[in-house]
Amino acid sequence: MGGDKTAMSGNESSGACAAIPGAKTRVRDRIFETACELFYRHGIHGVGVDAIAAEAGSNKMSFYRSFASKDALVTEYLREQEREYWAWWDGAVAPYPNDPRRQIEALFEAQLEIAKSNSCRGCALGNAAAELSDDEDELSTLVRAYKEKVRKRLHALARAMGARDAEILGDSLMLLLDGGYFTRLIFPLGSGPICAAIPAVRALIDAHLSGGHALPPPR
Amino acid sequence: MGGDKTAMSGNESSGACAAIPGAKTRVRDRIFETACELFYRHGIHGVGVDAIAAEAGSNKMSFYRSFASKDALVTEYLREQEREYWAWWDGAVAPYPNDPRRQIEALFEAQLEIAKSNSCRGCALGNAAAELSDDEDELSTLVRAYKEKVRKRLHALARAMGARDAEILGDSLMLLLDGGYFTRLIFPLGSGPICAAIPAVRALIDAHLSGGHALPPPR
DNA sequence: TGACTAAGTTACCGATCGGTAACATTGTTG
DNA sequence: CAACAATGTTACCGATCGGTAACTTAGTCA
Repeated sequence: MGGDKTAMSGNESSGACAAIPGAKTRVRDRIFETACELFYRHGIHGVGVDAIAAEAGSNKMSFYRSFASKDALVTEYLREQEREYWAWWDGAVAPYPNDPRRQIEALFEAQLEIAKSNSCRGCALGNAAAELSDDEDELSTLVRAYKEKVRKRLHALARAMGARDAEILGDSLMLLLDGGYFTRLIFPLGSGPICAAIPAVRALIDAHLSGGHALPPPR
Repeated sequence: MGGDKTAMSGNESSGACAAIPGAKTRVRDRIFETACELFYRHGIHGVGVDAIAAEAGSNKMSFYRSFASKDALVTEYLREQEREYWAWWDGAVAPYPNDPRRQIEALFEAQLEIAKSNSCRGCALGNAAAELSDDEDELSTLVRAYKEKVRKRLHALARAMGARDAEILGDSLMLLLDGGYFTRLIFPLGSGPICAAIPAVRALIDAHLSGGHALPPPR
């Protein structure tokens, strides 16, 4: 989710940009930051490089001195979003080491917290997937890898929790997580179905931990 | 929004389409059908009217004889998608009148069935919301109304089921539903997290029906 | 036959798209 | 100061965008 942008300090620049340790904000960074915001708000196809450069107080020529193409910028945007996402995930989970159940709950609590921001428009990577065409392979491959990593992490947490069927529980949690992101696109602030995520998470975990009813028979 | 184009030939009533088997398909219908497919596959912003007309075996001029603008076409596309969605919903639910629990299960079973088609790219309305900018108000208002109707229906089903907290249960189901649509964008065929939807639905309903733990809304 | 209509065809418009060339300006550093 | 790198400015390119005008073709029906 696109919230707050940390000014990605340790930046690897390509080619022409020699490393100067000065803390001054490079045009490249300003442009990139602006691009991230605009892509998140208006969608990737809905923002042109001219608009990005202008919004960053620069111009198209300076844009192309820092980025090989719009496509390269988009790729970097998605990578950055993923980087921030894992940082957010790790931060949310960190206070509860060796307590997978509490970690999952903390994750959804953190999601709800972000969802309350009025700048929230759900999952940047997921939204990108929704507007990407079939032929934009490189991008959707990137998003797919990210989503698969989310899934694996949830599986691992469910397994560490000792769930009876960790795959099912992990997948169920992923549905709740992504459902929260998806509905947040439509429902404003804290009034949407995402408010039910945490009770649902608890109920599902309970159902998978307590030795009550076995998994429902296959239809 | 200019809907003044009265050229909406008489086939508006649902049954009239299949009436005349030998009738040649009108250009308008061919174009509209093609547009729906292309919008769904490549996104609304990713398809131009020229491509639509060409794919329909026609040309741009004929397109503008039938549609006032691309925007009008998009609006009609979203309306049609919603119409089809409710028809699908009602069809899935019809075999189980007065059995809200079975209806909900049938709904998710039908969703899973559709998700297995390789042409499935999740929820057309929801995807549109993901790529719509903030300033495209008319469209997102349409999507919002649709999503709110989904939510209300799920609330009603949960209430009819006698759930302890019908709002929470309905919202939880909506998260699962939309999570299924969202993840289906990324995960192919029947291998994604959506396979966990039905077990999750059953577990959640069980938790809300059996006299377990109360769920105070975490306002 | 003639009138009407639906549709195809070609050419065009202004705006915007991603992307580039050439030149002017600034700020830092030796 | 001069050298140099980073950035701003203007103008331009070909392609595509949504949208329109004018003309032609073909089918239908009286």
